Amino acid sequence: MSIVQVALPIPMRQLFDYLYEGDELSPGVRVKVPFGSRVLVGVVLGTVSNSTMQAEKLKALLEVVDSAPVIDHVLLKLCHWLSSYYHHPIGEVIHTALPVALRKGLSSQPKPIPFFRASDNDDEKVEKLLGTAKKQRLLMAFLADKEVEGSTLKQHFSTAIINAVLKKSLIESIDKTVEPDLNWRDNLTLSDKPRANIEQSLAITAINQADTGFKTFLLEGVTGSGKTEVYLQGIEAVLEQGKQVLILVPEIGLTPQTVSRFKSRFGVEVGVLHSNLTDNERLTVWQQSRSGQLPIVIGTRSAIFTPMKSPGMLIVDEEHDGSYKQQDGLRYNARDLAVLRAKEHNIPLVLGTATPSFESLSNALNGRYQHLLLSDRAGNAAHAKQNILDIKNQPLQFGLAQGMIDRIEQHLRQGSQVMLFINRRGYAPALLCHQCGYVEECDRCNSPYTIHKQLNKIQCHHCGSARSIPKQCVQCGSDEVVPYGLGTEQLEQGLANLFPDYSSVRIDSDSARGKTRLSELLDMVNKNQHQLLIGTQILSKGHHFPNVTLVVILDADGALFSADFRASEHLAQLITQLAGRAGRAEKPGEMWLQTHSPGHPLLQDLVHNGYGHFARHALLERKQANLPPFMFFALFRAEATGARLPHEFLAEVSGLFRDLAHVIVVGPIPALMEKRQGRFRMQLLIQSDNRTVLQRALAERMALLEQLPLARKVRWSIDVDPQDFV
DNA sequence: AGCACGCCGACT
DNA sequence: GTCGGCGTGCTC
Repeated sequence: MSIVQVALPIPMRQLFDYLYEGDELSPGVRVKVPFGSRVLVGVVLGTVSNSTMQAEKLKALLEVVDSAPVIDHVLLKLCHWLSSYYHHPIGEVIHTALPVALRKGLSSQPKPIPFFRASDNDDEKVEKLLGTAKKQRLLMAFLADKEVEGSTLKQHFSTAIINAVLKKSLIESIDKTVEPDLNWRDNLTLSDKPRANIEQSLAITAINQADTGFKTFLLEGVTGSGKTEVYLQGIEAVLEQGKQVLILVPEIGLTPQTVSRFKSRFGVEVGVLHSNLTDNERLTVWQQSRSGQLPIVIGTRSAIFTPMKSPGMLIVDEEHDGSYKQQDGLRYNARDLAVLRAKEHNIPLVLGTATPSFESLSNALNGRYQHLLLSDRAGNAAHAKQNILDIKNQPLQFGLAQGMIDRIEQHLRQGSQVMLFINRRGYAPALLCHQCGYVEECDRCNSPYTIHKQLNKIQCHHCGSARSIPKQCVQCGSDEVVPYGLGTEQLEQGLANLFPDYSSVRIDSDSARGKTRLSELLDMVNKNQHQLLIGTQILSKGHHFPNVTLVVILDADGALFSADFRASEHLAQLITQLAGRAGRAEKPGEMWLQTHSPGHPLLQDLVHNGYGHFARHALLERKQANLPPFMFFALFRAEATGARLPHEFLAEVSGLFRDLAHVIVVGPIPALMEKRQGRFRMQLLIQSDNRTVLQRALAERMALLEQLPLARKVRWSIDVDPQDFV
């Protein structure tokens, strides 16, 4: 009789002990246990000879689910790290690290696949039963000397034929567990590859030399400089050794083109993990990666938890992208976790981007990461030239200055496409009464409604609530309620007026809703069915538009004066990413930023010296201002239906952190969005110039904090290394 | 997190 | 008379 310690998907910072008779269970094995009045699936983390609990209170395990761990020791170690670094209960960490199908307790073994084979019949009987059925004869011949997978057979014969022969008992169906095919290494095609330029070669060589152990590379390559080619040639040697590669990509950066590029280069299967998969599809990729039959797995954030039989390299593409940070529950950053994972496996990690996050850039500059630079656009394509347009005091039509309208016209006349960026979807960001100035607001979020003319609705972008567009002002009754400000929908209409001879298309999360809609829209653009391309953030991610020669950012001002210190970093990344979408060798692009602050140092630096220079300079400013990555943050958030309790709770929390050397406490202060979805939101910032000091302070106080009576009355969370302060 | 237990308002 | 509101406490 032994006692196993089990991690359960419960927000409690502890393990639960259960009695168990049998061979010792390895950590990482799932078990079913009684918990209160229900049955939960948990994961064994250890075995002990006596429990801190009174023996009579212990219950016995109900069932051992796995014969072998579903979480290997490296992933378990990472889970422990996540739990302690992000101060999140271990049971919930393990829960997030598992595919949904396994959380439910389903088998981790691949399902048997149905096969067909000829039954054991004497020839005479077969002859008789087949009669004149020609197709059935063909099928029998097909199965004459082999067993065939059901799906293969169905490619050759209709279900009707198969069923007919089955009914005559001439063939039979058997379920077979297929041994994973681990021979992809023999079938690798390494032939055709483009010749790398000098910078690419240097990068590839550096990466290949590291294949003996852990090392992190920051591959800083301007858009179009051929980062993907560096990945491809960088992983070649890894695959040749029969080792696997895991590639992380941002949420909307995972295109079929990316996947097929890896597939076709090496002629092997590529496992793909993204949010549109069913639980079973995810489980299949998980199994195939674990068994080693997938040489390459590409996936979004949670793919970092994919087990690998023989890991050889990790790649995080577009490492600066915010979607690597999970914004609820376990608030981990998959890019940072990738560093840890590569270290544990002792394999190299490549972080690639055109616009490095300040964190990674800082690590590259201080030598922790090896910095690889790609500054040439492959094929000699010129960079889009960036320009600033002062729109102070200028009349605007649909947000465009006259000079810009003329310029757009010029580009269109030359047969080029023009891309217009505005970071607001909908028709207009507010509905304003012209008589009394009243702005219609969502009362759950205290934030103006966005007008969606197409839907004939006003909608709150923070909680999704919507209603029909009011005809009258609710405050003064005037019927002069007018849209205020500009959104993508209105811009689309405006452009139709300004340029009636050209067709425009809008690409935002409204118009690109649906599984394949985005790629359809992008296809139409690249087939030149539309000349004017209007869109939001979506446009900045990973798609290239060779025929676009002019990129216009309608309003660069919003982020210049934001309360969030990271807004300028994100704006610079956005501008640079957008500039990289346009042009090609024979058709160089230009980019124009409309602004009321043409002299703003950020814009000046970015436009004249490029992202690399801007980022290095801004990094110095961060250092002087004691901001990340030179200062370490942990943010407590609390919300409730009233403002009082969150404030009181965080005030008590702040008391726990007072008067600590090297720890600064800011708050409680209202969140940037004080009210959201009907809840009042407060936050408390704990910071330190020393990560270890901050971590220790948090670790020592979490248990106390949880005991506070108010902790049960408000919804609260802790966010280590917060990405934003919304 | 769920779920049970428990003590006070408007309904078959 | 009961159904059900959500406060509080517990889960090995």
